[in-house]
Amino acid sequence: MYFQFSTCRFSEIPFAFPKISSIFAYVLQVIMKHITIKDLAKELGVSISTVSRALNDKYDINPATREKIISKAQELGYSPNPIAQKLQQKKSNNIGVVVPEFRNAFFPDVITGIQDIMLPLGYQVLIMQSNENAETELSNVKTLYNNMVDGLIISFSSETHKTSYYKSIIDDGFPIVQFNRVIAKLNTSKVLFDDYAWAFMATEHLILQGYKNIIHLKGPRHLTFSISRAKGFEDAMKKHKLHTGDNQFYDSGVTIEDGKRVMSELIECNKLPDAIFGVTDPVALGAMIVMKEHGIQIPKQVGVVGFSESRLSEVIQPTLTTIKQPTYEMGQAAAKLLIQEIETKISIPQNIKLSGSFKIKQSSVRI
Amino acid sequence: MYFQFSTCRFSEIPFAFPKISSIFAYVLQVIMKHITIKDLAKELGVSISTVSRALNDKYDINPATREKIISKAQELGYSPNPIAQKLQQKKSNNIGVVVPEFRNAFFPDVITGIQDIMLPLGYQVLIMQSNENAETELSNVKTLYNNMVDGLIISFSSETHKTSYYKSIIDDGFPIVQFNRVIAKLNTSKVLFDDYAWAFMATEHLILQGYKNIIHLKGPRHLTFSISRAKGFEDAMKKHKLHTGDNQFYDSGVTIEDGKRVMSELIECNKLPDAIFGVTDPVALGAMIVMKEHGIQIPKQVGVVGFSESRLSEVIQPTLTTIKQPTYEMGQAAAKLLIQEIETKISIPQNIKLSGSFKIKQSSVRI
DNA sequence: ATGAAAGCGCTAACAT
DNA sequence: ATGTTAGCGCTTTCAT
Repeated sequence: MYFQFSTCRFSEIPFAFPKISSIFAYVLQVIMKHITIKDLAKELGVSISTVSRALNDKYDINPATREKIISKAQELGYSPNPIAQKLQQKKSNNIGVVVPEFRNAFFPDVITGIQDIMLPLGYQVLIMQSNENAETELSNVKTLYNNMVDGLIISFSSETHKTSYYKSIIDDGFPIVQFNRVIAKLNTSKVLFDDYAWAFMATEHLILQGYKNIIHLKGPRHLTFSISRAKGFEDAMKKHKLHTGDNQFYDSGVTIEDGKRVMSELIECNKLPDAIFGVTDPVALGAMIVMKEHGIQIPKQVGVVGFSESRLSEVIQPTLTTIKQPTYEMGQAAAKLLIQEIETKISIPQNIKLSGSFKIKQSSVRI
Repeated sequence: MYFQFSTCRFSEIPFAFPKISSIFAYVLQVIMKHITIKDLAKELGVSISTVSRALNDKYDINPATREKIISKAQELGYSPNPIAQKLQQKKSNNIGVVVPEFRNAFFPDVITGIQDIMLPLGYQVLIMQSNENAETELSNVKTLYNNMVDGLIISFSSETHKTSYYKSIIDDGFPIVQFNRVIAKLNTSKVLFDDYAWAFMATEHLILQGYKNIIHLKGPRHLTFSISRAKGFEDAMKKHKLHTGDNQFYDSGVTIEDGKRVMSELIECNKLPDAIFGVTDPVALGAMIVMKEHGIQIPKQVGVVGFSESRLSEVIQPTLTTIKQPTYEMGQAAAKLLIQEIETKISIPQNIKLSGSFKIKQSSVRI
């Protein structure tokens, strides 16, 4: 550290000029650090409780004094100290949101949905990013919890295994809503997409286009959505009596790089399938990029279907057939559930399953 | 509201079974809401100040008692209440980050850079999203400020005009670092990209490819980066004696939709240029998508260069020539500046300009 | 080396 | 209708 002065250069200025013109007086209030109810009380010659009552619009208050106090508060630029309020009331009107990442459009869209419900109701939304790291995630949740957010909306990282802390705060009555990446055994409300049904539909679409040797690029194995999508794929294949051995499943991940990696391996091993169902759009896109580099024609040689989570599908050529999830609505639903739990103070865990839509584009349609 | 019970179902359980086996005892601590130093003091028969001293590793404390207290704290799962600490100390070890959006990769990448500096130093990062809305932005900053974050890293929305609040807290000594979308007159450290130089280079690249009637799709007019990029474009054009009247500039924005809109207008008015320099990748992409729909060949008929802020450039066909900004490093730089200001308690506003790289792809290279 | 007590800004029960 | 007071959990003098 280069500098040894420890005082703020500006903080003393107001006190150096106790009485100046009214223009300066205005500047002073703005600069002055945090007016408190005590200041208001002293200024007006009333007690702090009177001020508190006025500010909180309580019953036992003379309308005249209330007006006086409120206008004074306005004049001095008073705003309540939420820290003190929280310490006292154990309610912050903040809610926390923890997501694994927001590099794809999926989580940002959900968050926007959450905000659009929360902000009008007077809640602020604090967002943290776990970077797909279980440890960071835990410390995020602890920070939020210790800072007394009134509730939490979370989508777990793909690495989360230890759930004891989450379980303890949930049992303690702390309102949590899980979405998208949920941990089944945690007893909270969950907002989900019907991954199974839509994966089934996507697979069946490929089958009906005449593709036979269809493979699935699987997501992380302990995330419910991965499991559901894989199951939907498998059941659709079975329904149409197509082969569903281990050779139809490839562990990938959720990113473009994952898709590229798996596809490169497949091509190298001469295992090119007829069609690919990617667990996410980025995975499907990664596979497409590699195939294009190898001159493999899509959808003529290989059909591709992805699964939302991205805006990339609109941009790639050929455009990617995909399932569109109602991301914004998921956020809204999660927010509503959380608000309900916060304001009724009672937890009735429920699962909400939202429906989506199927966007058939070029990548899966043989002409 | 359907439910009238107002008590939490679980919170009473511990007290219903005061003495049980040690296994249950363990469960109880976990469930019990917030052990305080008072609890520890009572439990050990010492005063709260002794406990506080032990926990904070102060000088005046008997090592033996300290050990006793610390191990008891561990045993009971004590963790300090940061709200109370903040109220007392005015230091939270949280910092706030406010960005206009995180639907593109740009801001998320910066935030990751910020986190990678902050987390190891014991700071938590609270993120808020202004949705490009000046009002939301202001209320975000107020929330963060009132919740006593130790400092703020911000990139302003494209609509921000009123700066009086920001000015007041800055003058008050509150540490702020601006990046990317900065407001020049706010006297804080700024982390910037050398937009001018790189815009100049991008434009010159197009000129050297033989394009002559080059237009610039401009960003929001009061953001410094828009201004710098437009100036870089203009100066490069002038250097090569190319026309730089109003017809070379089109107000767009920052999104794909903006690019589409402007390009559609240009085509409709029969004003197709030789080449386009988009203020951001999404804008350039939007223009490309519309041109492709109209059968206009890129780069043969029209060359295109974008400006980072997206991962889309890798996916579109033809791949998009673009400037790559050091997003992650910007985050790191901003975080370091902020830490320095927080920990020295002194503000020496400085501008840091980072350099980038030029990714020449298909969209701008005539064969 | 330890305890008692004040105080951070606020709300709410208790007085008047 | 208003004032007095206790207390939220913590740190920090000030006594002892």
